[in-house]
Amino acid sequence: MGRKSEARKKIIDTARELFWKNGYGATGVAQILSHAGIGSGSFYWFFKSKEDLLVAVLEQYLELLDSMIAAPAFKKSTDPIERIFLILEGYRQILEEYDFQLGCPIGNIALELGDKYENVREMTIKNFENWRNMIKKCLHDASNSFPPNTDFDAMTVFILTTMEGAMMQARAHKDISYFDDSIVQLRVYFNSLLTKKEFDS
Amino acid sequence: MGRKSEARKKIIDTARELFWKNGYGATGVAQILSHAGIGSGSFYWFFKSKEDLLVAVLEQYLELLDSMIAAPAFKKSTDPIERIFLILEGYRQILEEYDFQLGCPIGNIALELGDKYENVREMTIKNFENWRNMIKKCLHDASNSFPPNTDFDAMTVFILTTMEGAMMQARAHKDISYFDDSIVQLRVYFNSLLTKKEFDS
DNA sequence: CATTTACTTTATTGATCGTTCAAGAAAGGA
DNA sequence: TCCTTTCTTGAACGATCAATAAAGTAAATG
Repeated sequence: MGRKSEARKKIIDTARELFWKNGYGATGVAQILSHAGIGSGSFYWFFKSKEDLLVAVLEQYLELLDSMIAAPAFKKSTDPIERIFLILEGYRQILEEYDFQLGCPIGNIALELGDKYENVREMTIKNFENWRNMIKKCLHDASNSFPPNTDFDAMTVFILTTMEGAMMQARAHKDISYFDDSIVQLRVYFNSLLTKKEFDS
Repeated sequence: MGRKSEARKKIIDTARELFWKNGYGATGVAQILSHAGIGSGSFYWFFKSKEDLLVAVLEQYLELLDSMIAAPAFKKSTDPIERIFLILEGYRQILEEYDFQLGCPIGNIALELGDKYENVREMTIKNFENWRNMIKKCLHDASNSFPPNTDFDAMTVFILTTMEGAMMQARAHKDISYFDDSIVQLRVYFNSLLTKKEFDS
């Protein structure tokens, strides 16, 4: 590899791809290295363990959220509520584009590893927080469309809940309608709050 | 083991427990057998592979749903909508009782294995269908509390979506409030439909 | 009693797991 | 030029993986 450590990045990128598609446990270090064209000696120069690599992958996801998820959605609309549903549509596209082989990479790790490694769990929490902050900003921008007593934190949790549950079912059934049905019901939930505001004001 | 195959059941029970707590991939056949006190020769007499065992475990979950999930909830109330939320409370108890180490066993498998084994995917689908049928019956019993155009199938999917997403987040954070927040929002969703009915009638 | 069927026991297979190690190559600074 | 730092190479390690083979036991069947 090149003289200023493209190798480390190459390993992370390859691992991210394979962890996402096949899971952490099912992806061997040897498999990552053969895909990346790098020897095991180099790997353990950059990372002290496979677990350490997973943490690096999860750190990268923190940085990727804006460019890969938020920016594409925000470009399509300026309306804060519409932006939320455009973000969800981005995940819908992932399901369809990769024929339901890919879900939410964070959710996958969260369920697979649980609390087996504390530093991994910390990173999944940070990723969830990062995601929810993205949503919370949108809700804040639309805060005067909602009743004054609205619990925006709980709402944000509920949106992530819907996304994760919707992706899980669509993936299991290999049928996008399970995703779409869930999102439609989330719209129902939203609309009930928005119209309630109209009554009050 | 005894003369009429308690061994097979012992293996399934042990595997169910370990798969649930540690996942399918992270649970070794040898680990299952040492917990069950059974040799590998016996194992491969009853099952042709580890994958085959997983299918048997998922078959058992189909039978266990009534006695472990539905019955305890239905005993506490006869109101169909309250029963739905009592079922969700049952999962809440699992989270707390086992200190967030256990989630939804079907959801775990669905995300871990994806579509790696077709017969496993078929069984997870059957389990999801089984679960949704339990909910759908409740909704049917309360059908005249909802507006006439209500999409009960989509509603049912949405309830499972909420359960899965809520458990995932609570488990990742080791904090029950993520579960509770999601359920409260599901109540908001329900109430908006129920009150809408009142307006219409 | 003889034979078959049902199941157990344990040793062992080859593959793959994550990880280590000793040796060296390439570049920079002195 | 020589030394140091940075990174690469590839073989090897012991452990564990799912799965098999072969021999043996016990009950049922005829």
